[in-house]
Amino acid sequence: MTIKQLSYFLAVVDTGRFTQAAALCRVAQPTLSKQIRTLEEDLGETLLTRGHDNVTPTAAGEALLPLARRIVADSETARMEIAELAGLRRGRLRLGATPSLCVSVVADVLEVFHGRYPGIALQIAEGGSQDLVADLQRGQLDLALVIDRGETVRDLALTPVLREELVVVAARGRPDLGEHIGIVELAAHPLVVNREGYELREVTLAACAAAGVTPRIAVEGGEMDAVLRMVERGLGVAIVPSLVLAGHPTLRATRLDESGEHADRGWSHRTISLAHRTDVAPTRAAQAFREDLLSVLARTSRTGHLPPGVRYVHPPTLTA
Amino acid sequence: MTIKQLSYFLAVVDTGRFTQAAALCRVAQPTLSKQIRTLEEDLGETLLTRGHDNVTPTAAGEALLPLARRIVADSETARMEIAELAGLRRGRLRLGATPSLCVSVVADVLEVFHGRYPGIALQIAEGGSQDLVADLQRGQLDLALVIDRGETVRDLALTPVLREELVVVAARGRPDLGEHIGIVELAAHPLVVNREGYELREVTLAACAAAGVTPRIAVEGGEMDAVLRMVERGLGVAIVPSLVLAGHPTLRATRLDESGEHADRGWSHRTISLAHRTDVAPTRAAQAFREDLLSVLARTSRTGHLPPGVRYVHPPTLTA
DNA sequence: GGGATGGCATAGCTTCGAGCTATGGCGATG
DNA sequence: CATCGCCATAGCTCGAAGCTATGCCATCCC
Repeated sequence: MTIKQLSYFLAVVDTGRFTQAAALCRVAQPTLSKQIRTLEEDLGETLLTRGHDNVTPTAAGEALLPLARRIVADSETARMEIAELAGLRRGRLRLGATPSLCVSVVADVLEVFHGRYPGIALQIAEGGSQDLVADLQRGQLDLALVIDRGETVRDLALTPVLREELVVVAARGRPDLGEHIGIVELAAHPLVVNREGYELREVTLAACAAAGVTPRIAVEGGEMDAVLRMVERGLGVAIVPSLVLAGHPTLRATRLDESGEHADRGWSHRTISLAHRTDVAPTRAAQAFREDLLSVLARTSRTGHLPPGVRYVHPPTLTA
Repeated sequence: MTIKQLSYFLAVVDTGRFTQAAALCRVAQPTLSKQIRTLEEDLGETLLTRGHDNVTPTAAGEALLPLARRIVADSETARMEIAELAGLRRGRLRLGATPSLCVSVVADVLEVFHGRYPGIALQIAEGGSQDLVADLQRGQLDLALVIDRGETVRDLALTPVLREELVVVAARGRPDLGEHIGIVELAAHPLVVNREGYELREVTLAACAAAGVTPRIAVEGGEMDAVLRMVERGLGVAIVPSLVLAGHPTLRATRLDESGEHADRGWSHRTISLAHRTDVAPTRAAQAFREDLLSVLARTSRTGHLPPGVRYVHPPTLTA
């Protein structure tokens, strides 16, 4: 008998459906079915009568119900009590992240974090890396996920966590750019670039300059979402992290050619690091978030659920 | 967080020692240490301060303590409640077994069974297989572990569970019988045999008769333990199941040669079966014991903790 | 009536972790 | 100073919890 099995059991009783219960517990339906069966075998009694369109507890199930509820509630209470002692019952976490991360990874992690520490108020600052770094240094953020160009930043410690790929996006209806495209050919198309403050903007312009081409800028300025919408309307193409493609099915990605170089080390890939100040001790909430972030990323990476073009960077303690 | 981890935690707090707690929980000490550590990582706080000669809970540990106690207690209560519904709270189990099994396998299973269903009164009948079969048929036993010679017995169903080997035992100081011995050479030594009612006695005498030799019987009669003691005192040698050797370090075993035959199929090996009546429905307690027996045997067999000379016979549903 | 749909069970596989043994470090103790 | 008791670490095995894919059986709807 495990607490997890009991919570699965409660979910089935409450929803009256294995399928819905599985969704509620965020596991696959066969997983939940098997766990319930294991619980039944452990206790030596069937707990649920499986009807074709409803599931109801048996007498043994009814007997188990109140105790299961109390056990599950107690386990959550225990977590809360300890969190409270650690200062995680009340508190605030100010997190900065780039737009590409906010819509994907950050949302997942925050869901876990908030489930664990519902009393922590969450403040998300979405913005370009340079802005986020400045906010960190001014003490307006506790943690930030920023682009790590390998430079040391005053008073900040950076821990690499993800490596993402930049791609060229174009609307689906537009002329096809093929599988790969070089920076020179790219200059033939009108470009949409972010406002200042985005690393992306600097990288794009620097790459053009390095290749000796002058980009034709169709639209300039705006946040990530705005850029994507303009690309969708066919105003031009843009260089964006492949992460943002999720949720934009009408966009088509083309990988960037960096001829003559190790593409993986060049400007078409970049490292996302978790940054925090070194001159002040991190809050307990920030520590907890960091742990949750790493464990969620490790898990997502293992199960192959990371978006295409993104790789998890194992923390040095694990790769060593 | 699992219930098991919490019970480990409680054991450590109550004993003040990891080592003692591990013994209490019947697990190895590193296993317990690691589980506690896992629990601490899960909760994000250390729960115990490890002193060199004492272990005390931290503030977080103190906070967890009452809830952990309640969770563990509730899980046991839940088991009890369901057992009560199933009629396993009060009741009686009358179990018969051969002496060789009583001192080994049966004790292990009964420990598990009694831990689960403390309200079931246990009555053990120790005796020869023929007596046990008769007791079963007369309704004086619910279950019995008997020797299965492959014959069908009226009103009884037999499920093979173990296959054990017969060996010749002699006192350590006596002349060495070597690694193997045939029945003819054996007849040169004075023999100690059980009283009537033991399959063992019949098998021994029948084997001698089949080989055309007349055994020299030094002592006749008595239960298994008495026979072993006489052998230990050097009164003679005896043919016994290898199971009974555990706990008698002064005895030396010699395997039996059955020349010209598949030894494994001959009289030097025998099958232990679980027997119950077919003309009356088994009690709920008997069903539960049967399940516990099979699972304990399967587990013991897997972990290689079966005594030498004994093999687990997989139930047909699992081998098929 | 016959497909479509929803719902649970089964099969086969992968991976994590709970268990073990063996060993190391480190105070306390004689 | 050597020994002992106690906990941690390392390395391993294997059970089981998770997944996907598929099957079976009802019900529902055309």
